[in-house]
Amino acid sequence: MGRMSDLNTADTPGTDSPDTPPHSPTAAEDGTPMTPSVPEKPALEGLEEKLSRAWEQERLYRFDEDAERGTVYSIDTPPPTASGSLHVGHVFSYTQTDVLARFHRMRGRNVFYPLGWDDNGLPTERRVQNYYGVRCDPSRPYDPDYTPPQSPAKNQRDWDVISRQNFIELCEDLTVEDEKVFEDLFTRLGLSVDWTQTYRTIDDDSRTVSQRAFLRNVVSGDAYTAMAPTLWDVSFRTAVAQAELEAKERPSAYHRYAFAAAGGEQVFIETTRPELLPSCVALVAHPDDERYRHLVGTTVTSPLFDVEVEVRAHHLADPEKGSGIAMICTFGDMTDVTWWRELDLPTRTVIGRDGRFSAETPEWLTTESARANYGRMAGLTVHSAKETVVEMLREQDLLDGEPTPITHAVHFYEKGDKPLEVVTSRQWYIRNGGRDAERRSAMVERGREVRWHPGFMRSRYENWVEGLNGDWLISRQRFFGVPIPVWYRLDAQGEPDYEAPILPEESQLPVDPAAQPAPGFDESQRGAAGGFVGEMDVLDTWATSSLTPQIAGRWGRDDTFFDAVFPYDLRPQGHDIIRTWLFSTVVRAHTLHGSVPWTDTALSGWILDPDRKKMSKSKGNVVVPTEPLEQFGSDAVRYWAASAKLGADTAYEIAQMKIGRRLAIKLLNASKFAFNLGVTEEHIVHDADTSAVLSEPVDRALIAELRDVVERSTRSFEDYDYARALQLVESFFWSFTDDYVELVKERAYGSRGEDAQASVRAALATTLDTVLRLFAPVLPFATDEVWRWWRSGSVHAAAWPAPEDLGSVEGAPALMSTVAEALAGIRRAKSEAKVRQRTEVRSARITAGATEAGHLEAALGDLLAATRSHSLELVSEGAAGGGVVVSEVDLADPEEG
RNA sequence: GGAUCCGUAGCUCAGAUGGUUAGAGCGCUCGCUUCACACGCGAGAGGUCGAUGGUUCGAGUCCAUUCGGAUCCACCA
Repeated sequence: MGRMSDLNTADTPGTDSPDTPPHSPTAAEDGTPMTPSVPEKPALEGLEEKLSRAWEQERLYRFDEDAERGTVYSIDTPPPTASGSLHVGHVFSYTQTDVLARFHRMRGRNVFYPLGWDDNGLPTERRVQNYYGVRCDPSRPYDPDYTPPQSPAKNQRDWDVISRQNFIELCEDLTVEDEKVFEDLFTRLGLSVDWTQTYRTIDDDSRTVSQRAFLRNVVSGDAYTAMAPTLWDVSFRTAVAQAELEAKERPSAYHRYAFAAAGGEQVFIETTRPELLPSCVALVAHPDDERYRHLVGTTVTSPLFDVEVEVRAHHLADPEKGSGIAMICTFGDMTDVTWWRELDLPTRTVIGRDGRFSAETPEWLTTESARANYGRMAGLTVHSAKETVVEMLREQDLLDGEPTPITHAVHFYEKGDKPLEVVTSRQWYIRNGGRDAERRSAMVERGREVRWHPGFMRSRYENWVEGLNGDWLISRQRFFGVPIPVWYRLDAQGEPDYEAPILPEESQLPVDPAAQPAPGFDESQRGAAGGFVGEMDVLDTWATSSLTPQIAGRWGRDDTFFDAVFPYDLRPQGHDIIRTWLFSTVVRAHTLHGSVPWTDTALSGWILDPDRKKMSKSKGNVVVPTEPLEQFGSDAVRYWAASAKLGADTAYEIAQMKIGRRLAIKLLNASKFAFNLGVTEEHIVHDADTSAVLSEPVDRALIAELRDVVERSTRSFEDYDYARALQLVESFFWSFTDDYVELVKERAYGSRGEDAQASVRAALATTLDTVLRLFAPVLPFATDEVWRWWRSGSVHAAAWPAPEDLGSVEGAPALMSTVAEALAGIRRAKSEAKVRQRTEVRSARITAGATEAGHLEAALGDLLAATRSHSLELVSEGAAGGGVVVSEVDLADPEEG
């Protein structure tokens, strides 16, 4: 109730700036109400440009940095990938967030609505490389005077090789243009983002936050380094995390061949990866499997490679799969890793980080034929090695039958195009519950502290957390990204000590250990025995993205600021990245702050094309978002987005945008009509109960209904159900224009005297005032356009309407609908007679229940005028209920009308 | 295999805590220059709420089973 009303009285330069449109109201400096100034022909065209400029000038969406926590509503906005392409999905989900932001702003909250850019990661790395023709070598020293080539060299070998810092600077230069395109789109869309609160995930501040968080995690034991088998992408030559996996269906085949057991027994195994035979370390069968029980504890010898391996028992061995006994290799998949770990098996690595079989023949192959056989596959890719092994098995008649083709799921890195291998390497991890039940249940608990919109999305989170099979792998063997800020001491033999990494002081951040010496060392000691080496790996992008609340909130730079916004009120995002962005953010907040990062999260749905297929670039069905914005206007597109509930995958619907456009235009026209009837700001009724002006029952009924709409739409908004709120306001508004306005037109023209006219004006002014504010979050342009015709300031600085503002109007909420039924009855008679609605009615009978008849009686004057009736006979039949029946309509001759 | 969501008029969707003849918009049909709007206005037709059982005085709404669609996770022997 007026919590923000002081904001719209002063300091609004828009009204008298040079950009003021000709029809802008003439602001009265002394605060007296102004005469509405309405254009001849209201239109949506041009509103976006005009109003977004006004909002910027008026600094409407600036976050008040001195605000107290209690008044703040902070949003952990997703940073778009700067080098990514625009998609209607952006328009869709960002609008949904903006609608919520606008609601809370009008509710009096000081909204912190920043927007950052995600320019840290592979997409940017690739784009910068190709655009400039450069490559990053982190060991290069920084060259402050470096300028990239005019055009990239044709041959990649001729590309400039530059330091990480130089690479980061190029990235910052290049993404400026990309970001501009996004900013233009978002501005045009009417996002009420505070554009002074921006960041980039690769800038100094973000790197500092990312490194600080990492260091704190190291100190607390939440981050650690370990040598372990990890999933590895052979094209990108980096380790990848569980969250980045994608299972793809691939054709494959079971190959059946036998190991030789004692006494000449043949033990057949079936495998889709025969090429791993030289790395076999054991066979495994289920302990209860009768077929193999006698073999457990004995050894068998591998075909082709003559390696003696043990037969072991393990409950994970599935008697149903293949022959029921499996070959354990180093490493065919993560199950191999489990067996290797739990059965304490030897390591026999044959596949290198480049995805090829090692060129040297492994020392555990001892027989001459084994070494010869391996020689044929040395240096080959996995694919070729498989062909070679199968060939050799065939040549020596070791293959039992032909390979059986199957289709099975294979793990890929989501950005990669070759199956992942498992290689052993030293990596950094963050404890996320993947190896620790206590942490896991803590993470589930955190998930329950957050309110999910819609609620069922939480089960995806829990599903993911409960299915984790290892800690979060955060190191990447890439060149571009946030460096892992550690160094390692070299002992006298020049071997690094990974157990006690050298950490920088937080005040030194950001650091690049590849280019800067470790604290206490000199650059000349790099790589020397007794000296140090810098960590060369970078952090996974999610390790930085998981800190968007800390980055935008200036954690470590401005604690007062951070405390004012953290934990955030809202995390909006897509439901596809619950396992990555959402979960990792929860993990970081838990380890760094011992709290959830936000109290609520809103999950937007996907955009599907009209055939209900997911829109994606590869399918070529992506709609460029500027098209609908130009064609229908921003409010129309926003209406489409705001009509969809959170979490609901939604079709790209032009029809829905047309409806939104119609609504926005109607709002302009209906408002214009009211103002042309002499409605001004002065007519607004602030308490319908005590208002003597509001004398007509019909008018009071309208306000009573409006009050109900305010109440219910507010409740829906509080519950993050903006779609329902919109629907409530919209249906009220259409019945307002179609029935109420039609009903009171004549009275508004003054046909029934000044008091009756004043009552309409009060109802119209009050309704308009309220409805504009109710629509403002969804239709920011049309509503503010109208607002500026008759009020000072912006509707977006006005307070959200409260039911109390309208008083507790007693009376008949059903009156309006009863009258509308009677109105429709007469209209129907005219329609059926195929005459114009202006045709006069000599007489008609309206039958209704007692209560309804009373309502009609109260509205009779308006009803007569609106239907152009000479006389209406009201018949009360029954107590209440029952429909309103219009009969015996006697229409005048058309000539009379 | 585990989990989640969805299945309501030709289309896109609403239908809190189960309660009188199931709603909206679009589309369709018919009509109308009615002094805000033809980017308009009025009227009409159109649904046994995927199916089958059950709970209940009463179910689109709750339970079970089942069919269909979608998504997430797991699944490389």
